[in-house]
Amino acid sequence: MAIDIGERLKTIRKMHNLSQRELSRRAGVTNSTISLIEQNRVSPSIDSLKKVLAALPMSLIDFFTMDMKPKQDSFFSREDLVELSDGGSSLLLVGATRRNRKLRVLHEIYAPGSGSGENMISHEGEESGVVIKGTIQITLGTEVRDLKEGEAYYIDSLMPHSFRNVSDEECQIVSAATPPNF
Amino acid sequence: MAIDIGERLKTIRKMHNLSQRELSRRAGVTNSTISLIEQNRVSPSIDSLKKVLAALPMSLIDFFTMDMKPKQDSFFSREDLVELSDGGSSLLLVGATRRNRKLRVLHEIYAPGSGSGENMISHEGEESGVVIKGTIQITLGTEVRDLKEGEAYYIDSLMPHSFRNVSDEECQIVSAATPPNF
DNA sequence: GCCTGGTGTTCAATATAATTTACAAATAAA
DNA sequence: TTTATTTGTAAATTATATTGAACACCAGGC
Repeated sequence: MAIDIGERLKTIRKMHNLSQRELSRRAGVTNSTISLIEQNRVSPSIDSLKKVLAALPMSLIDFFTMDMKPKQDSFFSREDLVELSDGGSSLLLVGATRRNRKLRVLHEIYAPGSGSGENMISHEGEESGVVIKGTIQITLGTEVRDLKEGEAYYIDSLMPHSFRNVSDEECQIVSAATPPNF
Repeated sequence: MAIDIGERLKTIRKMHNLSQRELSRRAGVTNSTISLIEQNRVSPSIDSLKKVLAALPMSLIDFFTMDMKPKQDSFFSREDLVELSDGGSSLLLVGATRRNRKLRVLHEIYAPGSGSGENMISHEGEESGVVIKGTIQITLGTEVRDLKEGEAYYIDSLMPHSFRNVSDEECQIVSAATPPNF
């Protein structure tokens, strides 16, 4: 089961909503190069592949390591959460239906108008979070969604994503990133 | 800190004690290709790199993922083992001084004359074991070592290795492989 | 000494990847 | 509709990776 480099690149490019020309412009190669690679009509040099991936941005390691997982749920309502007991505390588990989870949880606070930055983030791994106060606007690929208190997300970090608090009150979320350190 | 493909390939090739010509013959490319790649005078095509790595054998993923760790101890005497208590049982931890361990332990039995096969094994990850009965001969790169009852090993799986029971009595070892499943 | 077989490197010729330029289909605006 | 823009693809050219055949070097045997 050799990896299909062309199809893989095409998938990643579309995740970023980039055309062959736009990606080639950012990568410093020609659109023909992208086209030929995606059709598997050439075996790109490491140089070229590295240039293309750097424009996404993505490392060679991530490119070869990433496994194309079947699409799973990205958003969860409160009733989709599973409650775990942990000593005296109680944890709400997000994405319990997803297999092979490997996450670490964080607590983040967003002031009104703040966000995760201009550009979308994309990297190998998984990322999840819960809104515990206020409202957060999440952009996932082309999909934009407002999550309110008690709602949650669970996405593949490869899908470009960004956060922004477009409301006028403070927003807090509990987020998790892979790989887990506890 | 871009990865030095040439140097990396050279290192792996030498771990297998292969000449450029021998590797090129197995990979189905010419010795010149190997030479130029190792000198970073060309950027190999994915096709070529894949062919070369397949002859080791090694996957593209492992090639780009592997981190060149500083050399650590490969062999341990009995007094180098750390004893762990686990309920009613007692575990002897091998390579306690090594950081970021991630192992799974097994129990293997070797009849006289048997071994792990002709060719040396090489893959990303770590591997460790303890001799609990008899004597095992371990070949690690060019180094050959006889381990007796109570002695142990902890090696990078990337370093080509093989086991063989050259004695006339049964040999048992407790081995461990990465990644861990418990 | 002179051989023989091994090593890694270099260079001209060849095979292939990347570019340049062009084309046709789809989309949007006038 | 017509015009302009953007999309992905294709052919010819250019650039580069790979090959094939040398080369110099080294170790061991005669």
